[in-house]
Amino acid sequence: MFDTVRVRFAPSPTGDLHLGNVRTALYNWLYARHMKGVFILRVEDTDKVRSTPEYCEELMDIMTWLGLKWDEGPRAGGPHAPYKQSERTKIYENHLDKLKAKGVVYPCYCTEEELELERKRQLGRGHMPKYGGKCKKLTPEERKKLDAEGKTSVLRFIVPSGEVVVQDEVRGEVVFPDDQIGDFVLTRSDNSPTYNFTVVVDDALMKVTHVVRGEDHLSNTPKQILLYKALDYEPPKWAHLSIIKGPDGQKLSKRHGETSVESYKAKGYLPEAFLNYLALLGWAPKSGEILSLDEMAAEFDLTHVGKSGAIFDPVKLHWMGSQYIARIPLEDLTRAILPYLEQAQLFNRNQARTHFEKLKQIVDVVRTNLGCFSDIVKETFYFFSDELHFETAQTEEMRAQKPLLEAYQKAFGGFPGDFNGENFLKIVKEVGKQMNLKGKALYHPLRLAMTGREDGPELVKVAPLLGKDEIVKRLDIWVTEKVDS
RNA sequence: GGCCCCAUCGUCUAACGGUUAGGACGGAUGGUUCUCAGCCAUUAAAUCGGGGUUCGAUUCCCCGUGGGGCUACCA
Repeated sequence: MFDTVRVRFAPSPTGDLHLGNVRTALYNWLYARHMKGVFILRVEDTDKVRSTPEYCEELMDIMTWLGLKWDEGPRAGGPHAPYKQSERTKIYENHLDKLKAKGVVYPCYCTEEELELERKRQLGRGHMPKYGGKCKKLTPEERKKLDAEGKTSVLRFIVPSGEVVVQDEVRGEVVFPDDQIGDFVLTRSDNSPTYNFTVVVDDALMKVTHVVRGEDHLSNTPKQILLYKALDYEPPKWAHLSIIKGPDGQKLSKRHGETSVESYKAKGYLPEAFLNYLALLGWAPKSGEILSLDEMAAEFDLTHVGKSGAIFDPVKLHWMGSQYIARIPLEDLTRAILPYLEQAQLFNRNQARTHFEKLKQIVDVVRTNLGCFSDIVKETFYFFSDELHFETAQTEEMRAQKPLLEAYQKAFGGFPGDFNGENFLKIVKEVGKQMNLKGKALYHPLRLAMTGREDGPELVKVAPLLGKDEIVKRLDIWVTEKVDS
């Protein structure tokens, strides 16, 4: 009765790990941790055409990076190994024999064209397409004859009549009416088993107690329940998670931009922040929105998972990222962003060795604007490069402000020695008095000239880091009009 | 088309029949003895429509509408 909870995440290695899958993995992981149960990773690579070993390795690397450790699975091993479906063919064959012995399967010789035609006809009549069972009626002699002719066949499962009820932990009772399910395929013409068959066998054998997966599998569930019964296994509990949608409300896909975890990893999002944000898509912790994996696990509960599909919001993810970055000690943060500056060819390791303190100060000044490490590039570009780009409107503004910029240049240029923030402020104030300007009118042109940006940290902090000479140099461009418009 | 799921601020969500419908992101406004960003404060912003059930519905039921998923020898 009080068996340990066993859940699994069962992705197909057919591409980069998708955002939606990660949330599914996370919820499984959280539930396992919360229940002090077991989290299994199983690789569903029965689609020989699309699955690759590379994706499989990548998938496990990414799971590891995320910090979602699996208790059983490839690399980890476990009592129900192997955990890759491609290595379990013998097991599926045995189970197929069991079904054959029970007489609940039959070979189907229908061609793809025939099936397509049937489907179209049913659609035209306003019915749900399902296999009509033509080959079920074949006599043993007819089958023998077709086999002899070299006709390929698939194996179909005889779906018993009667409605199927799915007891879903997040959705409640979902009833699938009678006669909706056609006899479905268990093994393809090359004898390889299909998804609906392998999941059931594996989940049953691996003693999975709760199947937590995406809502897109809900309509598969009745078929699987039927298979559990045919194989004399006890079905697990089900929990179907709503789908994560793109900004247009449709299922999140490539055309929405970044949908793979890899891309967020590459951008330099912290896995903790990323998972924290994802966790909030369909679940609301009581103790506030920012919490660690352990804290999440402590309160996670399947029955409090929302039913409606959530739209993925990169803006809030960015905010979440910034919350986590804010907690990183400056020294560590500086080391973390270095590879991104290097990649952008703004700063390299050698420079960092001699100018680490300075780099730290630059990072400190912009750190609150970072949602991910790669943001460092756009936030600090102007510290490392004077190749600033200006919009037409900005160029015009600068031209109009030439007298002001000239005054700045003279004031900064005339300042003896290097300066600090305090001196900078004094100079700006003086120029302001001299030109009779203040506020935005006084600062904005200077900001543009110094940084090429409309926004950024306080100029008082930027100035000493840029250095007096550099500021004078950047002002000079405008004073002498060496600008191409 | 059929089957299934879903429906609270723009977005993520809370409120397990009784609340001034709460929080977060984003927005707006103000403050930070002159800039934008940041930070702090304040603020606007929602129960899809129609019927029931009930003393009372965001909450339960039905219908409609809208959105989504599935409809494979993919998972």
